[in-house]
Amino acid sequence: MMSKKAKYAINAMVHLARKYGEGPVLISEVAQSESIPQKFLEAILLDLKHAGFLRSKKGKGGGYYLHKTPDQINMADIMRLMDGPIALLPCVSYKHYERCDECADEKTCGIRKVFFELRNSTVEMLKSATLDKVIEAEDLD
Amino acid sequence: MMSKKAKYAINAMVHLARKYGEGPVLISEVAQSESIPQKFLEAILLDLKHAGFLRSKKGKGGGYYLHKTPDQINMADIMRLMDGPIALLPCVSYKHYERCDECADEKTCGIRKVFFELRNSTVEMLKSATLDKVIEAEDLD
DNA sequence: TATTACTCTACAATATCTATAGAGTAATAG
DNA sequence: CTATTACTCTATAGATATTGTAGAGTAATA
Repeated sequence: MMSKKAKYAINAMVHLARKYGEGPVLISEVAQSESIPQKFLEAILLDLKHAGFLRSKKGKGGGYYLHKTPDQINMADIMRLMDGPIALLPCVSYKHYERCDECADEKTCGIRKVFFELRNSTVEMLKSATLDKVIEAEDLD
Repeated sequence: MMSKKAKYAINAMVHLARKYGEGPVLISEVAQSESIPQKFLEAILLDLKHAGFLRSKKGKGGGYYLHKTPDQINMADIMRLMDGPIALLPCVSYKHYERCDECADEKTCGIRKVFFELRNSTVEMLKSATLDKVIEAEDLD
């Protein structure tokens, strides 16, 4: 299961993607619409901003808005930022690689092969799920 | 990432699958070979036994052994038992389903669709990774 | 019947997750 | 200019999960 933080981040990003091009959106609006504790959301939005996905505008009429177009941000990006590796085992993670103590030879480890393939397939699916595609999918029943 | 408990469980089960048909295997042997703290392993093996994957024999010459054939036990079984749902969101979990607070209509939720498909694809891959297939894969470089 | 080895309960030290509080800073409108 | 609005940052804290340990007890076997 992903953390609530990651789920909140996805909800917030989809919300901002729906309002893409309409200027800054208030934190309070996102928090209310998406049922996210406001203070928690503030921290999440900051992370997303620091990662380059969002920009913010201060003062009256301020708020957060997407820094990239909705087709340039995907679920893998957001999840990695919030929860870390998508891989289920450290030995098949690209960014957070770590060797297994008990593993004599990685090249012939049957377990590793399974979770390596799974990681690749998962990342592929999550990368193809961009914000615009997620919103598009909302139309269909 | 899966928990260490789940990884330990998989390592232990693969170990026992390699010795399938050779009678009970000592906990201490599994613990040493797979670098698992013995007391922790005992709890894991008990869980696997209660779930029907293993049987044990007490007394001298005792130990644990597979209750099913290696092709009848897969990674999804083990991971579900140790870490719970494979789904990344509660709203796409079969066994541990839970509705999202912020979601107006599940049928049209774009996020849910993404993670529903991901869950299905993941479960399929993990189910096809049976203990015998994992061991088979060890031979190939 | 002694030995071996599994079984169970309780506990504890981290670590992570979720959420809140509050002070501070920057930009904007008027 | 200045009050207002809204973002920014640090600290904290309770709850929960993870990882691992201790030790007493029970059952089966040679």
